[in-house]
Amino acid sequence: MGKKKGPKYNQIIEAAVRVIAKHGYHQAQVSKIAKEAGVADGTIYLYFENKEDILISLFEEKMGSFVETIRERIASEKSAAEKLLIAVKMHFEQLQADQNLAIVTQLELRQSNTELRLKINSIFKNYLILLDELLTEGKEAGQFLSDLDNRLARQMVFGTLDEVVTNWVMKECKYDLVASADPVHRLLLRAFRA
Amino acid sequence: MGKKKGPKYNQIIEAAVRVIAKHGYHQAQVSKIAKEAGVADGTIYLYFENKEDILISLFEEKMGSFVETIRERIASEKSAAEKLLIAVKMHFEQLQADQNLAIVTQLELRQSNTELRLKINSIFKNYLILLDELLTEGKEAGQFLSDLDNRLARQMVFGTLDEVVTNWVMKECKYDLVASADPVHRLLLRAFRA
Amino acid sequence: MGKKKGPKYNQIIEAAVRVIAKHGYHQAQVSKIAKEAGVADGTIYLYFENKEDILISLFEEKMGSFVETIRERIASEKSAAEKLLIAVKMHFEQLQADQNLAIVTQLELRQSNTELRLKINSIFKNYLILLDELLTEGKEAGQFLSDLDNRLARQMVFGTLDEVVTNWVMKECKYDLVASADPVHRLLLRAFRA
Amino acid sequence: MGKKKGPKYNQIIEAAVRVIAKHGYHQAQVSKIAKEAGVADGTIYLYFENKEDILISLFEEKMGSFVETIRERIASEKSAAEKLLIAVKMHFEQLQADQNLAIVTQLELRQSNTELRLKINSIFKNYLILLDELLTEGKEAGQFLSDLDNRLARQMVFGTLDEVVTNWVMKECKYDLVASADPVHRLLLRAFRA
DNA sequence: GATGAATGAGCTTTCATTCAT
DNA sequence: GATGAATGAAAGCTCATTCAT
Repeated sequence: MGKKKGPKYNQIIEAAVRVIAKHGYHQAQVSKIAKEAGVADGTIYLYFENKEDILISLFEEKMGSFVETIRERIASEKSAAEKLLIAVKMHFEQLQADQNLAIVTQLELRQSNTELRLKINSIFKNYLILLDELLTEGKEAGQFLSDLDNRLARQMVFGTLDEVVTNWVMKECKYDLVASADPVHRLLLRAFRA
Repeated sequence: MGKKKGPKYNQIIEAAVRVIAKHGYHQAQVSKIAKEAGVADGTIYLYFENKEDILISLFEEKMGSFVETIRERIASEKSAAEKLLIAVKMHFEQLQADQNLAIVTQLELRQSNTELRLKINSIFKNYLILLDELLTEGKEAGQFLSDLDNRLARQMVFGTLDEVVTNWVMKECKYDLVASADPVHRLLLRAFRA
Repeated sequence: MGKKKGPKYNQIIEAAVRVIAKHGYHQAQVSKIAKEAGVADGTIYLYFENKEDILISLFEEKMGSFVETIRERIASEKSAAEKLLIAVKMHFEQLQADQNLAIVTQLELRQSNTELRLKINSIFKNYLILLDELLTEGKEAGQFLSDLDNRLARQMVFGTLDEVVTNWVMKECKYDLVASADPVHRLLLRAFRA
Repeated sequence: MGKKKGPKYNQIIEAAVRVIAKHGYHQAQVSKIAKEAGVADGTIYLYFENKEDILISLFEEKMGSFVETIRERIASEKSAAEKLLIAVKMHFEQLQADQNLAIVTQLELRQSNTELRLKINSIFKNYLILLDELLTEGKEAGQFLSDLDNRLARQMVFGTLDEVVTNWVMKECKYDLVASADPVHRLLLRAFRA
């Protein structure tokens, strides 16, 4: 069970994103996802352990690379300030690129509990580590305040970005999210700069 | 229906906070809340329209005064910067003072359906207005950057405070939250200061 | 939960006997039992933990007194042989008196597994104890063979009675079961008699 | 369909016995039997009509010869009493020789639905005929009571043997079942003897 | 003949809400 | 006003069976 291959696996995950984005987390029944995916209810269980496994897999597949993509992309940047800019930009870009996914991850999936929330947190943990490294690098380079509290700074970055994105989603993704990257980056930088 | 009076109204809300904090949002059945409140299941419906109304009312009662208290207290402060400090401090103080409530508002109620969360957000609208006024005042006084984007700044303040509090709750309220007020305020101020 | 009182409790058990006797164990859905009992599906769960609890309770209520009734009735008999006659007769009488129940206990309930079968066995254990005492008494009184193996004799009595009843049920209770008590008793007595 | 040939037919039946003995009737899914037999799920249906047909065939194959073996072996015995002894002994021997099969026929298959159990009973009909003949022969030879009721005597023999074997299986086949043949035979003979 | 991926009907249990007392 | 017994809709998951390859 749970053999993660074949086109059906992806079909089902894509269907889940669409159904959750359209009908909401609590109205995303297995049968609705199956119908949207064009498979029988039982087929779901050939590819996923249970309903929660669909959601966890969705998150892993869709967000698993989220942080890694940012990490790889900022590696070539020279200063912590420039890395932060790229990170903010990519954060917004990735979510703006798939608005259904943004709805699902910013609003709907947060209604889940148990294992899924843990999974979400564990993926975000990598994000926090990345931010930590970035902040430390900035401090060591004398770019950022030497007495900056990493934990608070991290919470400021993540809290700000999350809040900006969530507001954008709640405003039905009507405006350009990426356009906020620069001003947000400027604000954060002013806060951190030595 | 929905007659908001009598001691039972408050009994039920207090019971709901305790039950949700203890058992979690998804295990907070109406019957459990009724039992904790010492009333019959049916009595709940003499004071509330339905289960969602309990949660909305809980939020209104508990957080409604939250913003007002802050507003009144900062009225006497002279500068926007000082007002911001007080706001941050009071935000943390009020949540640290009632940790059950903090668990409920920061973690549990966010598992509720999207509709409820929209109503929760509308309650926070007053908070956003307060922050708006504060930011504008700072800009007019030349204390804050004149080209500060109020929306982004607001999201930075709210996002940061929310993230700081949520992390504190997830760490089981083990450390002193109010102690973070000063450093958080310093960070925010650096970002906004002209 | 599982408050065993009120007329509904018995209504549901009686309905379960009728439904199982008529439709068989595997076609006795909770909803069918509820309908037959004239209550809503959910009402079942005010009186019983779960479906299995209905069946266990059915067995306890209906068969719990089975052995005790026999024990009380044979207490006044003088010889082991007479006690055996009464036991056989009452065994048959009690099952003939409620033919639906006989169908349920002889055929349908044996299709169950897990806890219910353990319960059935534990109730039968009392029967085995009663037979043991009866056999020992007969041996001590010199009426039964002194070298009679209690275990085998017990298995002969129980196996014979059970087989006779099961055959009667499978023949749709068409003939008089109690009429077999005397000849069965005579056969058993010949086997045991000193 | 249901072409009963090829080595796979037997493979599947043997697999079914092992799976049912190990996992129990309710955990013996077709896919589990197929896996144990080393064939694909679909292959099962080239050899059997449906799942019930596997179980009936299992019973026919395994128990069909059961009675014939006894019949052939007792043909050479002279008296009904001696024939009965041999029958009892062989009944026990055959089941003790294949304990998995004993578990399946004495315990697990009895959890099957009533319909399957009726078919199982029809397979035992030959056994009943054999016992009938044996009893009649004993009566005609003046060895058994002339007024012995064949039906009851048959039920006593079958019920006793079945109960003895079932108890042995439930005690996990720990003791020597065949050792009970003699004392059981002695008991039965005393009951029937003229 | 053999495969095994796909099917989809079917059922127990929970819990917000009602309403007769 | 207060009660709490009764309601009944709703949904995740299993598994015997099929059929295209």
